[in-house]
Amino acid sequence: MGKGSFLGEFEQVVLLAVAQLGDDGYGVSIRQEIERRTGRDVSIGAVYATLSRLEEKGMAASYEGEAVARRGGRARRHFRMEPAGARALQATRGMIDAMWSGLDLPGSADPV
Amino acid sequence: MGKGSFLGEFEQVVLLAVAQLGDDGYGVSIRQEIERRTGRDVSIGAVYATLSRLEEKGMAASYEGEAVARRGGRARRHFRMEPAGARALQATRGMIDAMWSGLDLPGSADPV
DNA sequence: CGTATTAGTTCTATTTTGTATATCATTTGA
DNA sequence: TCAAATGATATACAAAATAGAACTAATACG
Repeated sequence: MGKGSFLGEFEQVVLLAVAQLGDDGYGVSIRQEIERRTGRDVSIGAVYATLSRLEEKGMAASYEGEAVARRGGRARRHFRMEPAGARALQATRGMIDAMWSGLDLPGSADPV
Repeated sequence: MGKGSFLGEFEQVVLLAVAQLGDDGYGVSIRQEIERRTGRDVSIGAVYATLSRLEEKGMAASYEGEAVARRGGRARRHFRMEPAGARALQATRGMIDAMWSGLDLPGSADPV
């Protein structure tokens, strides 16, 4: 087995944000969700590039939303997670967990 | 805050193997540990390249071991994890956990 | 109207990570 | 002394991550 089914670090983060947002995920809200949860600030370009890659790989799908009646409220490109995405997230998590298993780092609260 | 303190997917895996192996980590054993724990087969070149990058960033350090009396038993280059590496591992894990928090994927056993 | 403003997306360019394979080095067994 | 074995480096390239500018589509407002 090569890498294949696993996700890169940022792919994981973006796809998790998509999953968390359900129907409310689109470029801007996805970026906000990541910043809110992790405190990490991400560029909007990075988010879209990653979303495209996830879509190419069949882990996410996008569909056009409708324009909202607000200044600048153009149609949004919404994203949802596909089954393959959910599988990849779990595979990635399991793989990392296997590497952590039994390790306790000095100063760490909860050894796995 | 940008990415800065977080680790890439494979960097994480390699550094965790280094941590797990303690004094017994060197190129070949690190590769084996990863394969054993994850079932994923990794090329030796990928392992060394990643170890070098981790060392450059101060997350791991290497030192020369002694040659062992066995055919081909040349001196090994051992690796150990540095404090910055431990911090990066925990930061990365915490960040991913924050993204998972509250999510339960269909067919998943244990929602976080 | 028409143009300034805003929300949202796409494009472009570059750096960093991830990866495989081939080559080099060192040691011992025959 | 050279073949075999273990270990490390070198080389080259592909994929992922990232920033920021440019572009698009919508409305507010004079």
